Amino acid sequence: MHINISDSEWCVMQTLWESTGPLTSAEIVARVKNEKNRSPRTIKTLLQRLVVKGFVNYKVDEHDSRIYHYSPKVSENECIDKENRDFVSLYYKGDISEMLARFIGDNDLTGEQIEELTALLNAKREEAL
Amino acid sequence: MHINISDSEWCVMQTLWESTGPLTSAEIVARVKNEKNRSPRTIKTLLQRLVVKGFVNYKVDEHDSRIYHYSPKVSENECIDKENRDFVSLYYKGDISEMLARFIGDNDLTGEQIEELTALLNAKREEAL
DNA sequence: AAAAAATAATTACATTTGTAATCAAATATA
DNA sequence: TATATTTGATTACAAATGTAATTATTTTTT
Repeated sequence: MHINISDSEWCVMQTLWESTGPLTSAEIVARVKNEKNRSPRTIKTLLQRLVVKGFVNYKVDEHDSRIYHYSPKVSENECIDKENRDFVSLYYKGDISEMLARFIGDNDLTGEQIEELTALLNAKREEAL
Repeated sequence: MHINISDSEWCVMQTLWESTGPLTSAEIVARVKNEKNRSPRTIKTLLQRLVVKGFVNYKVDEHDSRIYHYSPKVSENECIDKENRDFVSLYYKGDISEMLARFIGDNDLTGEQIEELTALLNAKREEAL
């Protein structure tokens, strides 16, 4: 089968990626963005599963052997890349340009954002020559 | 709970959306893009579930009461909109611009695609004034 | 009319996911 | 030292998902 980070698990990864160093489970529970009001037990289960799935590492605390210090084993970049590919593949048959056009057409963008994206496209244009 | 079109079910919806008129289950089985080699039974189960979930309608054939003519009950547009929102929300904390920047930066685009997207952004710029 | 074929409905079943409680072991506290 | 607390490990359980077989019913064919 194809091991994957589930949507709920993603929030835990987010917390780990946002941290500069390893975090204990208590710290993770405290920091996880939890608008769905999950119980601390639930967050810990998600963390456990991420360890089992191989997306998270831990080191046992030197003084208190009960306490683990967790850190991500995979980079946010590679994970987002994968999600991006899956998304475009399923919903846009792999046509990135169509997807981009749709998002640009459907959403409000600030002037600043428009300039930034235009600049990016200009860079692409140069690069394509 | 929150009724949703699953990834596998999405392929069936795709087939229905691509068709100009209603399709029988046999036609759907024949047309579904099936790179995962699902059995016809599986496709039919997915179709059934879409009916139960309320995403697909059917009309019984006038001559053969066993044959149903299926059609989508929801538009591709609204469904993609929903998936788009969920995607940006989960993986980009709702920041569409960041998502767009990432996709533009990470992927190859043809000159034509670049021009098209630039034109879209220009239209946005006008509109923002 | 009986048999064969087709088709939707029902049932099956393992895996994943969301959500959490209980258990066991280690540490801190009384 | 006995007890309370903390924390990871294990177990629980319903719903969703992927995948498919079996059943029942209706036509078609012989």
